Amino acid sequence: MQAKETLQAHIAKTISLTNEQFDYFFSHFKPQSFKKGQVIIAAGDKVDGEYFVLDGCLKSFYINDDLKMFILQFAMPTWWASDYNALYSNAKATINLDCITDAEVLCLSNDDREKLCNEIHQVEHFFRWRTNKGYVASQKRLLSFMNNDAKHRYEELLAQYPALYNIVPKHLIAAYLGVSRETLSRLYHS
Amino acid sequence: MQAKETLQAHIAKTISLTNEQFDYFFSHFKPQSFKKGQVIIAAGDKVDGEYFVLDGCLKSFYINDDLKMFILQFAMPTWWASDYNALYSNAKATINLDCITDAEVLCLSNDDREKLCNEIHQVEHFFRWRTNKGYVASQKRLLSFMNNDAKHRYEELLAQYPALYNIVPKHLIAAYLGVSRETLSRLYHS
DNA sequence: TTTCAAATGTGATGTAGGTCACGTAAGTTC
DNA sequence: GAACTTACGTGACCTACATCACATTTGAAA
Repeated sequence: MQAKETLQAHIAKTISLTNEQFDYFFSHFKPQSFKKGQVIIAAGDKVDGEYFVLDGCLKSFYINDDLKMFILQFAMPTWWASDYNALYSNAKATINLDCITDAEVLCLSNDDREKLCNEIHQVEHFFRWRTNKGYVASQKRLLSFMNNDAKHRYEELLAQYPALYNIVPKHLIAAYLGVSRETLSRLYHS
Repeated sequence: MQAKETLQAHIAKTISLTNEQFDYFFSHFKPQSFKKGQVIIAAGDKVDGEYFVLDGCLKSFYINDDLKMFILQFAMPTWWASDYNALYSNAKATINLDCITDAEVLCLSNDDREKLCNEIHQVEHFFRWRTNKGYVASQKRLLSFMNNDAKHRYEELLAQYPALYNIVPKHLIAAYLGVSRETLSRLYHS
């Protein structure tokens, strides 16, 4: 599927725009191609926009003072990713975003999103619902963190995103689950 | 401050409504009073709306199969609380909401919020930003969970909400931090 | 095809925090 | 004020997981 159709199908799940409106909406997105390992946002950068994934897999992650990596999100096709804290508050990035595989994305700048939200009520509705869902998912993950042990969280993750198992190296899965790669290795060899 | 002015001041931080618009907006909120310990939403309930806190302190929490409590949020004045997963997807509550102290709240039903968002573009903007901020805060808490030990998280919490220390019993603080009450007790006696 | 780096497996050992058990203190209710 | 309940403190012990060290496998690059 082409970029435009992919985004249109995604949007159409939440709102209905006329073709004219959608063309206008779409005209604000910049297609970008990245190679495996390429960095899209690095901590310290000014964050210019957010990214809608068409193809491939991104990860957003935090690196602490001990250089330990914590993965916030794996972004698969039709997912959105950015450093939203930095983006919304116009601050420097504290979160990194890079490519686990080669990737095709559409980039939407913060200014353009706000402009579009302002011009087209339905678009604001779309972005409200996108964040609503993200918020609920984030709370669920937090609860799972407090409630469940690593093995449980591992099985939960694979049940929800079986595709990850083949695409993503195990040490990144560990960094998402918040356990060491050694512990993760022991978990599924028993 | 009266209920109306409190909500108006809160809203005005994000959007500007005419007095007429705000009166209309406000007319959809139902004032409710609760006593300390009273339950607002219990797991299994149908969730009818969300709650804007005027006075007092609520907690939203999950109880697992072992009857262990995990606190998602302490809701102080001008905070919003509900079981948003249930509310947005019209499902039965899995999260509980009750009163740590006597409380005054304004209740807004899901239907009315959606109606208001639809009728007044600015209102949709307000709720988009409210969730945006909630999402970012939730991600930060998740990161803190993965990154920091209990002592660090305890100090972080008190630095951010010093008021909690006096209002909220320690075992609830522990349930927010995701540690046992015994461990929390040992943390601040050393 | 060789070479090097990244990813993974696995043993030994350390530790933060859980659980259990029991105590005291402080509010609540009658 | 007595009787209860709820909050809090603290010792003894246990467990999930981290860390370190090193071996092995896989994959990319040259």
